[in-house]
Amino acid sequence: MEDLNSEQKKAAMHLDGPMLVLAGAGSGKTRVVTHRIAHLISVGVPSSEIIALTFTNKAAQEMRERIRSIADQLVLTCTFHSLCARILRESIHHLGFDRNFSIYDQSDSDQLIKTCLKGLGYKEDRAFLKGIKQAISQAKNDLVTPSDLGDESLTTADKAFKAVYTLYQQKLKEYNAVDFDDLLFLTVKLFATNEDSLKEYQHRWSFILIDEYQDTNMAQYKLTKLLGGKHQNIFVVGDPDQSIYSWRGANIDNILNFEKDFPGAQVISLEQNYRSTTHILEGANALIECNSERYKKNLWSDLGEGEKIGHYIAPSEREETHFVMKRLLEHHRNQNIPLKESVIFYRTNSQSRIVEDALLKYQIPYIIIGGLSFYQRREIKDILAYLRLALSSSDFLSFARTINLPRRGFGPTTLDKLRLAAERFSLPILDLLENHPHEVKFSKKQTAGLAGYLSGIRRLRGMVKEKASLKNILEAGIEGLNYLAYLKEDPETCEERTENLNELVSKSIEWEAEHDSPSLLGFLEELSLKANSDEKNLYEDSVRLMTLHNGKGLEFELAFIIGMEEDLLPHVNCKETTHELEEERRLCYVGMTRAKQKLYLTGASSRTLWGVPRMMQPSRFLREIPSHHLHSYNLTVAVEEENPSEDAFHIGSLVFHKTYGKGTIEKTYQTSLGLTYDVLFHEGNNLRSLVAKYAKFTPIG
DNA sequence: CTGTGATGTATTTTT
DNA sequence: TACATCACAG
Repeated sequence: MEDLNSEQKKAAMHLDGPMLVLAGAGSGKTRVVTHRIAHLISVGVPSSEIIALTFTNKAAQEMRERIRSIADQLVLTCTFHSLCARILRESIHHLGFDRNFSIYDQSDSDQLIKTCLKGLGYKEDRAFLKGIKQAISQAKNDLVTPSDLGDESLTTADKAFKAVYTLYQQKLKEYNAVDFDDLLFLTVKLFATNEDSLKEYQHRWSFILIDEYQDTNMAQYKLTKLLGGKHQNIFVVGDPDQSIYSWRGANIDNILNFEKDFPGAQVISLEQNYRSTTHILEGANALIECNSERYKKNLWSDLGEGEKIGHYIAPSEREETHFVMKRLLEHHRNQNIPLKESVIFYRTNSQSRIVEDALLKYQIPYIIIGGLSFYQRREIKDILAYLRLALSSSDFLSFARTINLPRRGFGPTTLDKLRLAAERFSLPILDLLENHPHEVKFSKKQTAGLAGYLSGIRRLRGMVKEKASLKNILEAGIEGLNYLAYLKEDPETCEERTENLNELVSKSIEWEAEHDSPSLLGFLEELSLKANSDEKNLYEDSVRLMTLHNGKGLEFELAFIIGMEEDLLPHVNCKETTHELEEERRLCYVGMTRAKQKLYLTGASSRTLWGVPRMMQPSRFLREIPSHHLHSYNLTVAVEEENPSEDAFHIGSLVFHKTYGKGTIEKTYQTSLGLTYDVLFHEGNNLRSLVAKYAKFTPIG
């Protein structure tokens, strides 16, 4: 407690009743939360009665560690989603589900929505699917069921939506599965309809702490109210300026209305920033002050002026990343900034590619945080789907995913037939196949394949019953599916995928060792909810690459935000309303406030998007930062274009081009995009102007 | 049912 | 660019 300032101390010493801590970026909110928990324990609150909810699994894990180190106690720290999964495993039978339900992730539920669309005779138009998907998610976040939508006065589009939503929910139930949004939705439903359950859980956790409260949605808010309804010991921490998930249903009003929702709530503001030097902090403050929908606050720091914010607009994205590499290496070598204390932020995942190219070229080690996760890889999802079937025989989606791996002759037609048959008998798909195998006619190949497939599942069931080790179960799953044979079909990827499966097996061994009563169910659950992070590399000294969204809650000595251009940041799809635009500004603010010592904001004036070069305008956010906080770099960086095609050709050279074929260089000259050639292609005497760095020529002769 | 190649269209952010 | 879907032939 000695190290806390007076406001932090006041928050950390708070005992009971609702409290809201408005914690600006870098104001030490995690310390406040952990210290408060330690304090509660020190005055005699049993650690089992405390629960801390975080936004990501990683944050949960970190907080758990910190609490353990200062209070020497284990406290339940988890995300809302995993809390709900835990509650539902215990109590979902009240809602008519089986406790062995599967948890469908985003791509699983995409798949299911697609089949629903098809089943209802809608075209599987991508935009339509996306719209429906979001609408369903939003409905669930707002606790709206299909029947709440009413019947009368619905537009055609609303009717379509209602039909899909209804069918989707029905399928989930049939398949004994829930999606991410259902975890929250069903838990609220459980508490709202079953008072005994509610009482039980209210009793279990009498102190609730919630981090990143500005990013909670309606369902999470309801859950908070229900769970804390009796004791009212709700302690929430957040910063409205860092609300960046409204597109996912987060409702900034939850934090703004906290005092109204929880009468008698105390409010504490933390305004001293312990992270950034003042050029960085004041630059960020100036930016966020451009938001109109905002509570004023004054974040300050006494860490000294520090360096100005570096600013560079490159001619192209290539030069932009080279600039980043140069600066990165300079800070690393001259100021001893460890690579792992350096981060490169971007708005969209697709931007990571060009950065990776540059890092590889400069041989700088890096880790991408977020992005395509290990558990979303095809081979991992395939095996996990097969294992799910050992626990739940209704999970048709997992059945459809795995029955034809490797090819067993089960195509779309057969799957449709099976689905209809299962519906007709109202039987779980596996029960149908086991008990009424003659309801559907199979070819010889299908019959043989199916027998092997089913016996594999029976074997898995037996192993689960006998509490075999996870490692053995996983290996039996891989074998039962004859999966390695399938992988061998593609020699290109076979090795890597096999390697990934081995890693999954090692992970299961670790997991088993870490848990008191390990079960396949628990293992699968954790993997479904854990979208991200290969934690194993986090101690490595390597540069971190991530989207701005992924940067929340982190800090780095050195930070770059690249792609500071109109239509990228702010993103082109987020410029329609002030609301969206202000969220983009908050996103930029979150990125800027991650930096402790040095921050760079970079952009490019031309960039290749979707394979087409395009001119870009500097982001308006750059103009909103007062120039005395900025240090602009001009073209001080020598551009090393190592593209061999550049100036490799002279007038008269013979070249080959992928699209146009053979040609002769007629003229070379400079344009705003760099070196340009006029080439006369032989076929059809076709004269074209091509920019050297985009056109790919190969020399002939 | 399966494999191939053509075609068209999209990249916002994630528990 | 790059991926997913579609049409078609075997």
